[in-house]
Amino acid sequence: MKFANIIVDISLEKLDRTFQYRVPEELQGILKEGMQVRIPFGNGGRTLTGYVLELTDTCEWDEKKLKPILGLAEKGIRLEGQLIALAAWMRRTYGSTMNQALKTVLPVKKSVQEKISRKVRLAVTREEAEAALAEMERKHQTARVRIIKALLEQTVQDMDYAAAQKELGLTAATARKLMELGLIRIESDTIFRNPVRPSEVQAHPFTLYPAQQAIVEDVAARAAAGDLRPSLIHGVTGSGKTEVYMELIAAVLEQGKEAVVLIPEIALTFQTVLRFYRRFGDQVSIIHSKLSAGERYDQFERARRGEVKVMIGPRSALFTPFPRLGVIVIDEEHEGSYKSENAPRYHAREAAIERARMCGAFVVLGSATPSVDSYERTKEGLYRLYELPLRVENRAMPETEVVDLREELRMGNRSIFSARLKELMEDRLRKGEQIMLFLNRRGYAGFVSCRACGHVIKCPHCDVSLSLHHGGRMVCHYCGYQTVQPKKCPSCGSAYIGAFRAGTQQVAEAAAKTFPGARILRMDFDTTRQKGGYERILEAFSKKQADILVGTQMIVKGHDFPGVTLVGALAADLSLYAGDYRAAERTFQLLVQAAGRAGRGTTPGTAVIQTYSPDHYSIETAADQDYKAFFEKEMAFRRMMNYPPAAHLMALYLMSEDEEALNRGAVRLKALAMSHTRQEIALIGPSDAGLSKLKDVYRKVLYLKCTEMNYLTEWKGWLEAVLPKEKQLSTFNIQFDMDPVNPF
DNA sequence: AGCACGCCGACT
DNA sequence: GTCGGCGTGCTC
Repeated sequence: MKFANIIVDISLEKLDRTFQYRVPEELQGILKEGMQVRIPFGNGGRTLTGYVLELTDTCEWDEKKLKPILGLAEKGIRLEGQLIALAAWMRRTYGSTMNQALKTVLPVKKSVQEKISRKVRLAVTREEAEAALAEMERKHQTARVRIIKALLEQTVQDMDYAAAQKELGLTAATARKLMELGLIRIESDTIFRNPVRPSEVQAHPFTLYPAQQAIVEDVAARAAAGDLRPSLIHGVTGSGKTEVYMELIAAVLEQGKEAVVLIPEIALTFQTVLRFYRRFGDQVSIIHSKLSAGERYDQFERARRGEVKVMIGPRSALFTPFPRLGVIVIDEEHEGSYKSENAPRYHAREAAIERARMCGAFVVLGSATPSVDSYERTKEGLYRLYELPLRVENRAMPETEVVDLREELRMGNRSIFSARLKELMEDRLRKGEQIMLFLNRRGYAGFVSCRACGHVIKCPHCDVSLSLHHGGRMVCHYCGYQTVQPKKCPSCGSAYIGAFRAGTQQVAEAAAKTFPGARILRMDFDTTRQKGGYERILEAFSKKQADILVGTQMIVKGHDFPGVTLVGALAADLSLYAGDYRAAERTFQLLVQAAGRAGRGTTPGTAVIQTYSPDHYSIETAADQDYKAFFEKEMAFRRMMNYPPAAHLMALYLMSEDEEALNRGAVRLKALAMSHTRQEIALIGPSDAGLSKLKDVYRKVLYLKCTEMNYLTEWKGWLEAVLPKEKQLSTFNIQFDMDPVNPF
């Protein structure tokens, strides 16, 4: 192999193409695809790192002009060829540069564990700078004057380098000259994050129930017969899915292959990880987002060398460089955290299926409340469905009661707790049993609803709830439709209409007031901020150091508290009207998972769902714990509105700090989109994003809807090609999101 | 990103 | 004419 196609590792993604280099004698036979190398680049003779994407004998360029590879990069980071192919697939499917895709798949992920920000500041006193400024003004050095003036005008000491580039047109040449003159300094900060330590190991006896055994045997038989379709295990909470995963993994390990287990977030399923440790001992390793670059690299290196056979972690564990990957398990496959929030915005489920396809592995998905997308695929025959409808040891499913909050209001009860919930709480406190209060707050903006009749103001075009923005405007996040907030309920005329807002703090305070003497713990984003915050609160609650645990969705996911016999979902509507098409699905999932927390021990449990919309199908079906009924209703809605999985929805996110420019850009992008669209594609928007401004960056979104994924991918490719030529659009950040899961 | 090249206004 | 800044385009 005489030549190598190399992608240059430059932080700016403008260089999204490969360059060809000569492979020198000393690297013949040593150089492999995926290796990181040192290469000369540009006229200045500077040396950069790059990744070998391909080795070839054909020269696509003037052979005399080819430069040689200088050598291997010091760490000699090596990416499996298969992972390069996966990166290429991700780039194509989800839209990003090859560099971004490679960095997602790479063992060391710069963007996560290391954050560098560059600052510009004056290196001289104000007086000296002013003197220099006068001199420069005399010489008409416009660019330098612009920068120095800006630095003198601002009150803070330093200025963000990226901001200076954007707003002041600071170029590298000007910065260099000013540095040479000693007028400014460029400083960079590096922030590292700390690791957490693993846990102890114990032996553990193991037997499967017949229902579990049947699944294991069938999946194994199908895999042996070459049927590698993904399997979806729909098993109620407490039905023993984890044992099934472990048995399947054990079989794969026996064949000398390896396994990847994806879980939503390490801290949330610590108990699960412990079970894997007990079963497989030190063949198991964990990676998570808090590992440092070195630790993460070491974990992947151990996996490559075969010291580790089972890798557990969040979605990035998917890129573990196992040489003979046999199975990928995705637990809680419906979880939104499997969708990446950065380009490429890949879905770990789809990426896992693609990786498995490449290496002949099989994929096992599991959930008590499968995503509508996955369940629909079992109906289409693309995935194989397995069911575990009963809890192990035939433990009872929790009893569920729905409380109509409109009724409570009519009875004069305006507190957070309904009469029924209060009564049950008193009962549990008397018996010394534990209670979980769950507030499913989600999304960014509040929706507007009537407290008297439960009516929710919806978009007349999109069938999602309108979100309340500042100044009493109600906005649809899909089409941009706007209207003012009514004073009276349009349905019943009541004046009790407004945005629904409540926090865990208010709930904890109300609980303390209503039940004096009860020991209350609160768990939400604020109280878990500090390191180990999660573990501390969960441990305290499991040791029965508290009677009531108040929290957001994080308390309902994956924890087993045998002492809990009552779960209260305080306002189911909070997630129901989040303003995106997946709101009903998320609500159903949250309510079922919450109810599943009750009665995990031997005493049966009760779940109380408080809502203003007791007739909404997601609440009715959650109360009945009837997944199939929910699925049918939800799928009918998706089909009617052409939302995924009935069709594909591609979002284009536009971001800019300049609101005016963004508005103009959005109009231009729409025009551009229309110029190449086809009949099958529906264009929606542009409209404000759900979070229309984040950290001073304005956000807009344009949607493309189409039943054919191929058409959207093709359209995306076209836009990616023409975008660099668009002057008006080149200044802001544009990202693609195929089949978005989480509100933007 | 960083470097060369070439255009264009200002100064001797 | 020359000097030097600033925008543009290219990098195997």
